Amino acid sequence: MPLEHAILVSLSERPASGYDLARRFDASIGYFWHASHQQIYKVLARMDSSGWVRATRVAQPSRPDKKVYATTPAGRAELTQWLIAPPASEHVRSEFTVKLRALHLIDRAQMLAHTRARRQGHVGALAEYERGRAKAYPDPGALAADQVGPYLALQGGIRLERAGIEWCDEIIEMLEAR
Amino acid sequence: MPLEHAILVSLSERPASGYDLARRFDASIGYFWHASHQQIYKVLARMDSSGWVRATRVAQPSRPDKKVYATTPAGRAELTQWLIAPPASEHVRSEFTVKLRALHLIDRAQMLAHTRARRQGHVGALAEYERGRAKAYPDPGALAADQVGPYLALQGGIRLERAGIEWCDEIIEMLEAR
DNA sequence: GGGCGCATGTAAAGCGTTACATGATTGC
DNA sequence: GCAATCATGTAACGCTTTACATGCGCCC
Repeated sequence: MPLEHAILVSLSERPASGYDLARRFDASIGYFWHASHQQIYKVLARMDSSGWVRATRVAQPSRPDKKVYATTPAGRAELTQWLIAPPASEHVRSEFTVKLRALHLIDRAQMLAHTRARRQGHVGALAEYERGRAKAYPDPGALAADQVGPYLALQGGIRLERAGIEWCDEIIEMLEAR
Repeated sequence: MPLEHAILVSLSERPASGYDLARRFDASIGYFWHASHQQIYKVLARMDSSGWVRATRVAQPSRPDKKVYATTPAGRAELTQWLIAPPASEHVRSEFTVKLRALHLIDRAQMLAHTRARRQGHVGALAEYERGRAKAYPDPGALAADQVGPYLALQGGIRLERAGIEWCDEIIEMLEAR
């Protein structure tokens, strides 16, 4: 279910086509909830038929037509309901950590390589988040009411990446120590 | 695919029945990869038929029989292959963060309640991890070769929970500030 | 001419959750 | 008597991924 609701959140910020949403789900909202375009189109069709969103076909010069979706009152009511409900507890699913746990079954050098690659991923994500933060919230002391949520969400991402980097450093240090 | 491999890792530590595995997936290995008993039984049956594991029926006094699974050479070969392959990059999926992002659509008090509940979850998990660490690794300076991986995995969990708590505190502070 | 971006989908297969189902023993 | 623990599954449904499919316009 949460994909529907993540889409409702995104559309309530600004109406969008499936394609636009797919790009948002590669960034911003996508930092916390990933979805492919195939999934998005399917869910959008379902939401349209259940009346949570409504599509308007928009013709564009020198570009394919697009269907721009916006939330309906029913969709906004549904979203409010969902927002009030306590979020389900989240399970971590980390392939990396499963491999780390099995360290004694492989070469340390191999695990070191995995860890360095992971660290680089964290560093890249952190840089992206920090660029986004600097651009969108130059003065975190003075946030508009509708910026507080997105700002705090981004802060969560930043904290996560930093903790990830520190953990990688701990692993690298221990694996290099012999 | 990773569930098969997580099971192979767990079985390579110690043979187990489906039931035992389900309990391990509620703790230890389950901290990084969650699975229900239904899933485990299904996957175990598939792995048996593809020759990665082999079951031995064990009779028990005053308890139902159990099927104890152990890895086969083919299973260990498959696992090694998988361990060497670079782990897929992990997407975060956080219902909580989607809700946080939509903060402007709900009551701040509601979001505060969600955040406090989440904080409590982190505190509980952290306590569990730290108990486990104190018990299993009283002297982290002197770890046996096969303890390094599990120790570092646990450290990752501890770091994650700590970062989660700090983030919740940041959210709570900002939401209370008006 | 080739590749990328825009734009929308279908199909198949696998993964995961929820509900259902059974039955013995142990402890309160 | 009732609940919990041990033990193993099936069935239905929904979610997710991967592959396939199409077609126009722009830029190099």
